Amino acid sequence: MKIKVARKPANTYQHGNLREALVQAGLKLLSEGGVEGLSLRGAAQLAGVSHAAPYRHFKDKDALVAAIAEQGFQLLTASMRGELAGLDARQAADTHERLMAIGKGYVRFSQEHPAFLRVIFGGVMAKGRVTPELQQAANEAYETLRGLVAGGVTGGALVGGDADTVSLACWSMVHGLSHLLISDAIVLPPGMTGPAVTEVLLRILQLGLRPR
Amino acid sequence: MKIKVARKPANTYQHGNLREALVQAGLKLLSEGGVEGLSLRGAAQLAGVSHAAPYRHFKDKDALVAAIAEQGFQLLTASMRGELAGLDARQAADTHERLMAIGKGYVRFSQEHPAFLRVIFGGVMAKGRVTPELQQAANEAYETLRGLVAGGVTGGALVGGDADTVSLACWSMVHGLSHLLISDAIVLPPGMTGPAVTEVLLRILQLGLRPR
DNA sequence: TGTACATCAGTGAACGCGCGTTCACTGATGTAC
DNA sequence: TGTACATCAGTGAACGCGCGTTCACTGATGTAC
Repeated sequence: MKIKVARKPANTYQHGNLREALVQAGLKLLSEGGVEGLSLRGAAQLAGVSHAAPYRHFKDKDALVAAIAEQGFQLLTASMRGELAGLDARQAADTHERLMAIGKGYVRFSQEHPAFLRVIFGGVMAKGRVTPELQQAANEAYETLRGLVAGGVTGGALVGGDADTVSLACWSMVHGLSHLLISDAIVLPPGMTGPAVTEVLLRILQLGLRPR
Repeated sequence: MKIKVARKPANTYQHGNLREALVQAGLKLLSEGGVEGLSLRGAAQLAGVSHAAPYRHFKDKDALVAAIAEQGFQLLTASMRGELAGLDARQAADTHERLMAIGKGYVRFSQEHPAFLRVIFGGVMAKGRVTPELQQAANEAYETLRGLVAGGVTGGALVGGDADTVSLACWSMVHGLSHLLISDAIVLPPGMTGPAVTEVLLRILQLGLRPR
């Protein structure tokens, strides 16, 4: 009789997947101390490892930041898709409802991971710091929006025009709101919550995008 | 016969208005090295003064940052008003044209001073770090938008609703676009420039804001 | 007008801090025989 | 199965750096008499 042996998780060596632990630690530092609170040494400490250990898994600090950003894009994509998955059949058939849904997913992600937005759009995507994995995660997030918009434009549900430009309009509205909400720069109108204000703004956008 | 004596500029003592020089130096550091490139010591060096000198004018680094942010809001307000001043009589009478103008002014400011946007919305407005002067400069910028929107809402040129919420919609669209444009995260659609894309997005917003 | 004094903007040495990065090492695991 | 060796993840000491901030000082300017 064959005994099924409980295997250790793959990629487990001494520490047991320190790479992933460092990314998680980086995330936590980011949530707690913002971009300035993120350091290689801090991540190592949080992972319970000496400060030199990360260099076995990341070439330098930029490489860790890239890995964190990659994770960030994946979470963002998941948040948008999660909102899409919550639509009923009637809503899911409507381009505008789907657009509203991914907009809400974007704002929700930003509220849940405020420091992430700062990392993702804070210069990680500049220069030669973009790893192929990071680029792909970013593309996937963007394609979630762009694919939907392109379908709406060719199908007649949205204003005509270049799909990238129309996508940029949606992205700008939702990104601007997200950034303002997490910035301490604004006070919500009395009686307004984040989701409520998101709803109103997305309706305005929706009207602007309806074909004439 | 009375001789008009050339007076030294007011507020000139030893260095000659070091306070203002430090703010200017801070701005320059910000443009060149981003938020992370801004330091008290760097600003002092750029102003040609020892690194301890700033403490005669600013309690600590936060106080310098607040002064820089104050200047930033003033530049932002000036940029929006500058665009308004460029309208002809017919345009100036139209709420939507005026809204377009201040939107363009906002985006133009962001493109000219990318690091500013990061400072202003990067946490300076949080906690007890806001000086009365900074608060006032921020209010003035916001009122430029809000006053216009409130007039449009009560006058019937814009959708009905709370003026703050409608203002937030405009702000979000334009702020999101600005932030994305300076983030290296997006590539403009082929053949598109910053001003061109701004125009398209503002038209979409305009349609969304028209009363039904 | 001339002298003595008070004011205070700017100096330069010094402090402690956390950071990124390197380096020779150690010790646990995997592999060849 | 048992032994010798290679691999390589993690260690801890050390480096140099720029930073914010303090402190006793200096010297130019303004003021009182």
